[in-house]
Amino acid sequence: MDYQFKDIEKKWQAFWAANQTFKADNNSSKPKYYVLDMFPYPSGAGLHVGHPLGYIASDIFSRYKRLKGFNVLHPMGYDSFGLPAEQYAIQTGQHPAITTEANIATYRRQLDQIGFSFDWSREVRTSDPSYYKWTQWIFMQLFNSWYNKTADKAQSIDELVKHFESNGSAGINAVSDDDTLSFSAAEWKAMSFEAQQTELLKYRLTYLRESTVNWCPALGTVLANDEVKDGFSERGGYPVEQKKMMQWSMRITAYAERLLQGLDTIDWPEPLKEMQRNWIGKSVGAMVKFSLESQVLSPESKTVSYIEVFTTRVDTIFGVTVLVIAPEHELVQALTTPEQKADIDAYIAQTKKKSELDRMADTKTVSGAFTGSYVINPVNGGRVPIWIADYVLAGYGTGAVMGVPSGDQRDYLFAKHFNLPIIPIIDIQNIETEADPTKEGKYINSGFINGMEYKQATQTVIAELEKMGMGYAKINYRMRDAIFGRQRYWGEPVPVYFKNGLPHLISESELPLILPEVDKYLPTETGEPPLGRAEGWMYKPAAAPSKSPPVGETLEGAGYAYELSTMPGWAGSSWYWYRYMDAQNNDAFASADAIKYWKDVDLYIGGSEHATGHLLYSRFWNKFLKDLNLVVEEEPFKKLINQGMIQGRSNFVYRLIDAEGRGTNTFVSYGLKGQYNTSAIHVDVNIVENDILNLDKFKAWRPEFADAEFILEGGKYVCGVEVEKMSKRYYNVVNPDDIAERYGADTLRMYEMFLGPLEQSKPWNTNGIEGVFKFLRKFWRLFHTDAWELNISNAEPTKAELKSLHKIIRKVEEDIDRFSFNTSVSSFMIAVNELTDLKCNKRAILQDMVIILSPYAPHICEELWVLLGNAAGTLSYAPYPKFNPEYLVENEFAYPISINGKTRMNLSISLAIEGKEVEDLVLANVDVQKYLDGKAPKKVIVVKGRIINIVV
RNA sequence: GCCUGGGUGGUGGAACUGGUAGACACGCAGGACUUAAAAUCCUGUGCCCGUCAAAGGCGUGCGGGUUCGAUUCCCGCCCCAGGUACCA
Repeated sequence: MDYQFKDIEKKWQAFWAANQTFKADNNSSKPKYYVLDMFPYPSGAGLHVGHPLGYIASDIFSRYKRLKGFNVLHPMGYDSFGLPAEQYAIQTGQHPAITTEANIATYRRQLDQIGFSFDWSREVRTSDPSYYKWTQWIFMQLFNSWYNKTADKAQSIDELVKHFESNGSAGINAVSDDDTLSFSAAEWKAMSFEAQQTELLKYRLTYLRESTVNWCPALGTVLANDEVKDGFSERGGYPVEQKKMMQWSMRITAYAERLLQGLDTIDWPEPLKEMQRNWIGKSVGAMVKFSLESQVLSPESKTVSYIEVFTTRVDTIFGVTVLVIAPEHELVQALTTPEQKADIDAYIAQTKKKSELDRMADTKTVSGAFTGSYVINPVNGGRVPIWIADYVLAGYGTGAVMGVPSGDQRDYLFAKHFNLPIIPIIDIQNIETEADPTKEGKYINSGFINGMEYKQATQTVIAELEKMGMGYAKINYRMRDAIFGRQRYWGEPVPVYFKNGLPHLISESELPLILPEVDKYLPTETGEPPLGRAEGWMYKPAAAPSKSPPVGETLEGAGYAYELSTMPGWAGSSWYWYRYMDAQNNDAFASADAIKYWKDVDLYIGGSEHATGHLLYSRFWNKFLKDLNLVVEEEPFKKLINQGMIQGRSNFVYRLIDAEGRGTNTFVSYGLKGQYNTSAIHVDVNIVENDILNLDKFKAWRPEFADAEFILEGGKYVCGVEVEKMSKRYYNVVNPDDIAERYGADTLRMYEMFLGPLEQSKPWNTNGIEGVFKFLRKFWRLFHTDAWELNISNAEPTKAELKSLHKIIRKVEEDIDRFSFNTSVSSFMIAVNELTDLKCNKRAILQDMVIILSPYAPHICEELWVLLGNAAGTLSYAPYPKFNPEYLVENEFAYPISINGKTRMNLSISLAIEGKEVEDLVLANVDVQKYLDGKAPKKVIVVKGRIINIVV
């Protein structure tokens, strides 16, 4: 029979499902291998051809690893909480769970038809209560933990309480809020329960913090920075204001150093690691106190006698001629003298008018204002004026910088603009036209470090500052604690209720805290999140919760209010790879045995857009779980590959514009459009083939084109082409369903790989797909006669046949090891071309070919495997053929002969001889003599088995 | 600006440690089969100069360098993509 891909693919997909062919075992003598894809958000649009790219690569890898004798875990699931379903719910009233369910069904159908070897018995959905129960459980562990810097790990909050009870706050070295109290054991015990809880919240790894957020009253929600454009919401264009809110936060900063160090231990793409390094933003420097000339009162009426700055160049401290603080700095008003008040107020007003974006974009204009106050430079007693300027950010470091115009370009511009002194501090510094941040040379104008070099100077200054009590060495991180709450409906409820204004965990036995039903998916009239609409949704402790807090009092009214915000999108995806290890477990997020067996993800494939979100948060939660001894590895993803983006390839038709400037119903072919006045219109790429428009389909595409007329070139309508984002509105979305329908899953799989290197972004273009389809047919034909009857020979293979086979065995092994799937596809084509030329139909060759090709084109291979007489379903675990180099040994090589580096001819020479012998043989050749023109060569280079170069 | 990746035929791309640049595939051209078309098969196809050809010249973003030999290594520059941003 001819290659009937439709029947074959349906048959084997059903077979795999019915026989659970790819079910992974948590107990095996085989070595484990865990291949993970970044799970998708099930959007309403379904999959487009860009999605499966990574899935196909990981599936090939998984199937290959099975052939190589590994116990492979290759699961799939859905990150099913998210905004689009909620947005749809707001518009239509449809419950997001229903939309999500329908979308998942579409995804599943589309995934199934591509023939992935997922173990579906382990499917997870982050929006399923049996899953988010454990997301909530992990949140509770974070709430019950603090970071002990001395032990350099997270520990139970109970241990902190014990320490407070016996030693007070002395000896605690924790990552915490800045405003922790100092107290003795007795003072701690004397505190009220509420006071204790308030204090403990400053240590918990998840905690409430007042944060400034982009609040959009019209949408009733908080927006991310990139959802805000010029002070308005990107969607809808509603005004956005800065609002302070109590928000749940995650103390990810506690892990900053470990997150940074861990990068050196994992096999990830360098650009991705670099992004994380920049995000963490470690800088090594010092904190320095500059005493105020006269003390001031802070807004909280505390006496303030100094301003503290963070600097990475403490060695330049003798060059300080200005101290600049952020306009939002809390001491601005206190520091402003009456004479300067008008200036300062005007500047602050001007700063406020500028949007955050403007302020960041405009790095050229220098602006600022003088407060009228001064600080004293601790190293030389110099009087330094205090200015405000918007290039200093309130949110980084202390919101104040020491200005060193000679060494820092921004300070330099600032000083020039406002006529402040610029003091050179290094002998070789050149500060004629700009700052010179050099660390080379010897210090001048620098008191006790004069004559020193950088390293010594830095150490000396810090030592001196420490002696004076005016500074110390300090490491700063750019990374902030992560906000962990959204004022949204479709997310995990936070397992917290409030009593006397303090957050308390519900008890573990009450998990999962189910997302309640609401009448509308909008904020309440009073601006509470949607969960505020849930009727009667109050916490009523059923039994007395065993853990903190001890609840003894009677309930007031209906119960305690739950936390009304939900968890952010990244909550569920920060631990999901562990759930796959033991997806049905009701007693733990995964059993200790399962975690001990699978340990970590060996290969993770996904897009680089998750570099600083998902991939950083996942590493953070993993390290936390490791500290609690719940998991075994410090890093969750050993190796990571980024797949490139598939861009869309848009096609255009050119509508003729008539003399009055109106569009007509006539369309001009691409090559002729220069001769007419036309306007380009996107045309659905699915009715265009190789840039030739299908005229009938075009007429049927939209009613207004039914009577379209065409000006053709060579009898064809040629479309224009542009590469853009793949998007519905450009009509360039290619759905894998259409490809699978027309060519089959095996062709789709191989073509997506054939397109180019996995990591590279590329436009989707079906121009070459015929070649892949033809290849599969050609492969099928090797097993059949011209009349499509099965025809396999049991004869011994020839040397040439064995050579073809072993070439491909080795090639595919090498390619898969370096994730170069596109070159494998080419090599398969070469092998099949060779075997076709050899008219090879021998079982000894074809059977191994089937195994090698099966990870790429599993359906056709399963069918052929059975036609060869093997038991159905055994192919997936067949042993990968062993490469034998003997079959590739050559005894002759057609040497390219170069004269002065230019290849002129080929000469076949035995590989048994080398060096001088080869040289003599070549020089004796008549054709070579011709090039030598009677002269003796200056030099002859012979590289055995490679090349011969003659220098004349 | 900084960080990272990349620039090879009409197109997607190959060339793994410096050793025949353009594998494989698409497209295109010509041919076979066919009443015709589709499908299939065969041949050719980097560019320039040659009547097919032979022979020659030029060719991996640009300019230099190292080398017997450079897409590959070094220096300088241009362009494209992604990330990031007044981070003290």
